[in-house]
Amino acid sequence: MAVHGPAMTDVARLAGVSHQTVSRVLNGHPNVREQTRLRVRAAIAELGYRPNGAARALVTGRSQVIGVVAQNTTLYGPASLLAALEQTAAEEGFAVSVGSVRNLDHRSISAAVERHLSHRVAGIVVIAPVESAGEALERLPKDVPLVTVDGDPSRPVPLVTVDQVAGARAATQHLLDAGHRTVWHVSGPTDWFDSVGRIDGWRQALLAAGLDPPPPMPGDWSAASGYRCGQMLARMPEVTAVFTANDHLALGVLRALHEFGRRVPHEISVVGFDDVPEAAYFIPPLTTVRPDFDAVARASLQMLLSQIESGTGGALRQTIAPALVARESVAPPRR
Amino acid sequence: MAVHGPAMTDVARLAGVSHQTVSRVLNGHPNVREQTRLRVRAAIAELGYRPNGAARALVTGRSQVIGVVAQNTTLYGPASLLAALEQTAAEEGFAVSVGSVRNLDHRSISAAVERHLSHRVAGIVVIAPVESAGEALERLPKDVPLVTVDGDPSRPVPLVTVDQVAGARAATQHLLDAGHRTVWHVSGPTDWFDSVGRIDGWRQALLAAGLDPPPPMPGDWSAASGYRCGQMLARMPEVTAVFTANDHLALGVLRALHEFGRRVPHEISVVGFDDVPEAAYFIPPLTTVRPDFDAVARASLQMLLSQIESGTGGALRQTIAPALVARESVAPPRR
DNA sequence: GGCGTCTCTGTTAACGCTAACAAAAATTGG
DNA sequence: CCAATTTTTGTTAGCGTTAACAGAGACGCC
Repeated sequence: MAVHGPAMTDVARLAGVSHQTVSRVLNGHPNVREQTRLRVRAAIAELGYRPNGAARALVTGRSQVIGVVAQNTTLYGPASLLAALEQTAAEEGFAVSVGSVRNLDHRSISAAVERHLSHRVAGIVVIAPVESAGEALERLPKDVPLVTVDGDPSRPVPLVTVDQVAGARAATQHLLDAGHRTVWHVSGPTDWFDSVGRIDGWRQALLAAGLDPPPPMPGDWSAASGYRCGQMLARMPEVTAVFTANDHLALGVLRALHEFGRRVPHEISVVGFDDVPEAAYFIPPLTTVRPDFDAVARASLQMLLSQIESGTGGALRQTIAPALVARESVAPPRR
Repeated sequence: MAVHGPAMTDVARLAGVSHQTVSRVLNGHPNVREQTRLRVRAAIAELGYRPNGAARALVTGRSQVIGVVAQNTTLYGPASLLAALEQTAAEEGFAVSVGSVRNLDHRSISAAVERHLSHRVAGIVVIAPVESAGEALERLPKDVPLVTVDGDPSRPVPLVTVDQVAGARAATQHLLDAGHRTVWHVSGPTDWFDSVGRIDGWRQALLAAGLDPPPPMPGDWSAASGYRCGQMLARMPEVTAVFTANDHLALGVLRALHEFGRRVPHEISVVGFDDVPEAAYFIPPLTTVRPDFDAVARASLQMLLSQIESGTGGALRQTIAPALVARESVAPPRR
């Protein structure tokens, strides 16, 4: 099938120039007479010519495609990030190829990266929030532009990350400022750096206030696990403030508290993380921390492009500060 | 940068064969001696050779990439669909390139498709839930394999779609079966086919029961718009049952009803659509309709692949039936 | 034992583009 | 107005792969 479209030579013939001149026009080469340029443009338009990316990639050794490796692109965070990356990349003239993986283990990541490499992507963004992903990245060819997002801060790889620690600290501090004597935490899976960072920030805030952090309750990002933790929290009369590692956990907690008749925020205050669009419509509206996914996407793409252009594989690092969004799920404790 | 990796000829030299034999091994051509095959395999492994997709795409005229055009990949539906497509495609050895667009107007869609075509994708999946997208698709080159998802049922383009009508009918019928005298509807944006289908199904169920459908209240998929509609519904004492076009609208409605002290499901029953993972943790747990995104992805990919292989551009059509998920947000009306 | 047939392997020519160089045309300066 | 320069255009040679064909053995059969 596929009656192949016109090629550069067809355009050249129609415009009465050599194919190389067409190439020059296409690539914005300076030394082309204005009149020629227009003639070529007209021919391109008339034929509906579309440059062949494969041929270009073959000869330049590099396509205008950026590969993204991510795990669960259904989760709000990854999905937002992916969408933002795609937008930003498109503005720079790059397409985005997704290689999502079921598990973030060494083998899966490597396989996904391999797939991208075999397509000769210009660079790769790995959304690598867990430990095992880091290992995979260490064995990667060093000559491929690479940026990790929300990955391991301790590895010598270019990294863009939401400042989880600062966000969690702000959330916890917000609760302390409201007058709470301590803050409990429902965490994400502990093999995610995001979780670790948020636990850290929460702990830091408590320690700075001279408080002894209670044991964090481990969740798995899902509302279901939040619900389970919430059932336990509801039974503990001393609990007046909870910080959850994301908004969906918070939703589960809210639901459990509601079921147990513990009113939010009158008896217990809750703060989430992510600011999913629905958070403002939880019962009650959820105070949360909003990471700026657009900023993360912009930063990582910029970092990647500078690697692509310069050819140097610097180990930069950039941190995006999140913002606290205060809503009605926080109030002073009853005395 | 990028010390280019080994090429086929390097493998050939090491294995002591011609590059063509390497190509044959790679493509699983039958007439290769077992011994030779092994030698080539060994050489490939030793050099860490990776076939160059660009070169292959150039000569075959077709890459192992499928382009997906979608609008808002942050929404739960599109995100799930995209993830499922990616998974399925990966199993078939295809990569997925995303071309998300800000608006689903004619120009944006065409531009996204153009981008994909210039990369010589093997086929294109367009998640085209609005009218204007259909127009764009009509002007597309006919020789490129194309499948639309949740698009216009009236256009002669291969289409896979969730059976919105059946889902909405089931939701509405479920409420009628519970004893409600009528069912109100908070719809999605009326230029989405999904919305239109859901309105249709709702209306059909009411008409079949000999009821006069009340005017649907237009939302925009967001919890915010659901909240606004919910505020109105809360003030109408005759309302006992509401079907919303998605779960986020339902969340907004639930919140508004809660604020007005109208208890769900005791005073008002609510049914949503989508079964987002959090729906089971709304207050109360939301009865909803679950579309099978995996099935949609599988069907569309299969349809696309058969077009790619056969070369024929048939105008098939496939409908995926959604399932009602009963939870606690529905109860008989108080009398 | 020679000849057709099959199986395996090699050779050559594209695919459509860019890079490097070569040639032609236009421009400048004396 | 001619040589020296600069600008513009053309020519050629790959990039790494597959496809088409050609050649070399191995094998069977009369």
